[in-house]
Amino acid sequence: MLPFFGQEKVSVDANGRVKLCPRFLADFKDSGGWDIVLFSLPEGGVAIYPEKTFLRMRRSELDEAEKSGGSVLQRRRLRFSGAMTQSEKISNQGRITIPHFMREDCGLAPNSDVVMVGIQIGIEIWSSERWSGELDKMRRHSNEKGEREMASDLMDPRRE
Amino acid sequence: MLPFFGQEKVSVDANGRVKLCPRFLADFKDSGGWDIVLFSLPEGGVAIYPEKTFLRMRRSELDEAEKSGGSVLQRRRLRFSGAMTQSEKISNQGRITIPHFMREDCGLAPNSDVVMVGIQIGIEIWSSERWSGELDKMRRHSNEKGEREMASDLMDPRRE
DNA sequence: GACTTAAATGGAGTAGAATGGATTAACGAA
DNA sequence: TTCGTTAATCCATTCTACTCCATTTAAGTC
Repeated sequence: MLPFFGQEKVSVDANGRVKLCPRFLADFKDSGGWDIVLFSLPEGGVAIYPEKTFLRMRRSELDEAEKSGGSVLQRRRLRFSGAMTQSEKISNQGRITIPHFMREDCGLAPNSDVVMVGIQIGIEIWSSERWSGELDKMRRHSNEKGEREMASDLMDPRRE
Repeated sequence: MLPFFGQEKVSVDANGRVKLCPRFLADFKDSGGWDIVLFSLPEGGVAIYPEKTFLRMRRSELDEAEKSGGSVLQRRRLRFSGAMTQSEKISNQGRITIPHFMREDCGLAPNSDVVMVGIQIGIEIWSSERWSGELDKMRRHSNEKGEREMASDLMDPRRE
């Protein structure tokens, strides 16, 4: 079974928690357990990675930081990835509590409908409205790219 | 669990003290105890590091300074970081008193709302207004970068 | 040097929210 | 139809944040 694929509609409960569907729950279990990392995406959703995956992704960033703590640029990097990230644990009942600041940033209010999207290395949570916006954007981009590829193919008879 | 991540809204009490949220408190405990170092950042907030972390960051600077203590530049550096830095202790109730000059420099008035930001090696305290300014800056940058990536993907049919 | 006043510090109590668990209802499969 | 699994609601316990108060410390004045 391919891990972290597909979509699910779920809803945020009154206390700002979401319940994982059994499939994603199993995927997390296979990827190292209940320790996860949430990341507030600039494009509008929350990404959830297994902790192991996250650590692999940002290896070595820290060592550098402690050496050059005096640099403003280095501090900015630490500040922004630190601010947008939070580690969590999947509860015994398969629930994840979304941190307050992410609820606000990403429109994931209590009692609202959201979409869980498998992204192969983890999942993402989007508010329903923002998700359809994002889908539109990706479809338009993909169509546009297709058009351009066709046009470019016409221009160059030798290709392919 | 990863230490010093995420954001929290807190408020400065009438006497210029802030209370750490339980998460950050635990992070400090794990990083060596209640001894901390405050540093007034030139970009507008107050950084709080565990003492051990701070010492590690400053070690090289100190060694250098003791070798060339006669240099004017070196004295200036020491003077500046000395002036902007103060060591403190987290109280039994998890509170930190912000030194007067930092309150003024960073807009952290008594009874005002502030944000505590995890920066992976410690935390930072920002006044709410300044923090949202900083966030805006980052979001605009990130959006701009995203747009350019999409545009560049359209321009080059071979990519991906 | 002593007294008065102000400020800082440490602590406790309470209202509210978050957390974890349990129960019940609904859906799907055998 | 029945059993098993999943989802949603509800409740109780725990924890946390906020406010208020008491004690100590410092500073200024007579």
